[in-house]
Amino acid sequence: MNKTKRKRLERRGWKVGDASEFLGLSPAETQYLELKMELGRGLRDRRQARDLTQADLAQRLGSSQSRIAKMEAGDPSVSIDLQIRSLLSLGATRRELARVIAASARLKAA
Amino acid sequence: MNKTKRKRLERRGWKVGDASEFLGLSPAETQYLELKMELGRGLRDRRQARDLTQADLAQRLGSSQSRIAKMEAGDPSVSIDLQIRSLLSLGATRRELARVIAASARLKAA
DNA sequence: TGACAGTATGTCGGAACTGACATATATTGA
DNA sequence: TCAATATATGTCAGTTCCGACATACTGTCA
Repeated sequence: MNKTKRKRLERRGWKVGDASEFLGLSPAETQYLELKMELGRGLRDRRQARDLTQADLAQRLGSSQSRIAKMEAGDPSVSIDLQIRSLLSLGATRRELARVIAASARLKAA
Repeated sequence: MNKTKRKRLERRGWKVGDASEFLGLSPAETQYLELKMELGRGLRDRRQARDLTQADLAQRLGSSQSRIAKMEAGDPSVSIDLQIRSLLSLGATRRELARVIAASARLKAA
C-alpha cells in the first residue's frame, strides 16, 4: 500500500470511490480504502446515535478528539485495526462489524 | 488492550475462546482476539486452497514466511490491519471478509 | 457581528508493528 | 531412521501508528 499515492488520493475533494479509476489503484487497495471509509461511517453513526461528541467518545475510548475525527474520516494515519477496536469498545459485536463491512460492498454494487 | 495479558493468553495451549473466563478480559478484548484468530484461519484456508506454502505467499505479499505464520496464528505481533490487507491482496472482497468475520460469531454462538 | 461548541488538520515523542533473518520444531517420504 | 520440506518462534532495526496538543475551520445562537 503506497502511502504517497493514498494521501494524494484522500486530499480534499476526492472521494475514494472515484479515484481508483484515475490513479493506478489495485483492487486490493481500493477495497482497503473503501473499507476504511465505511468503518469510519459506522463509527460516526454509532457515536451520533448515542449523542456523543467526538470529545466525549475520545474520553471513553482513552483517545483524543483529533484521532476520533481522523478515524471517522478514514484518514491515512489511522489503521483499520484502531477503527475496529473502537467499534468493539462501543459494544459492536463481530456480527455487527460484518454488517458494516458487507454494507459497503452492497452500496458499491448498487 | 493490555499486551502482557494478551501474550500470556495466547501462549501455547490456550485457545482464546476459553481464556476470557479466567482472565479479566473485557467483551471488546475477547471479540478482538477471536476476530484476529478467525482472520488467521481465513488466511490459512485461502492459502491452502491455492496450494501455496507460507513462503510462497510471503513472496506474493512482499512479506516473510515468519510473518505469514504469525498472521495465521493470530499472534499478538500482527495487527488485524495486516491480516485484512493480506486477505484483500489474496483477492477477497469486502463481502467475503464480512463472511469470515460473521462466521466466527456464528461458531461462538453455537 | 461575536462568542461558543463541535469538528478538522498538522505535528511530535513514544509505542506498536513490520519484514527480515536466525533458528527451532513439525511433517513428509524414502 | 534420515533428509528434505514446511511451519513455528525469537529478535531486531526501521517504519508506521497512536495519543496528545495546538490551532484552524464550521456552524449556530444571540
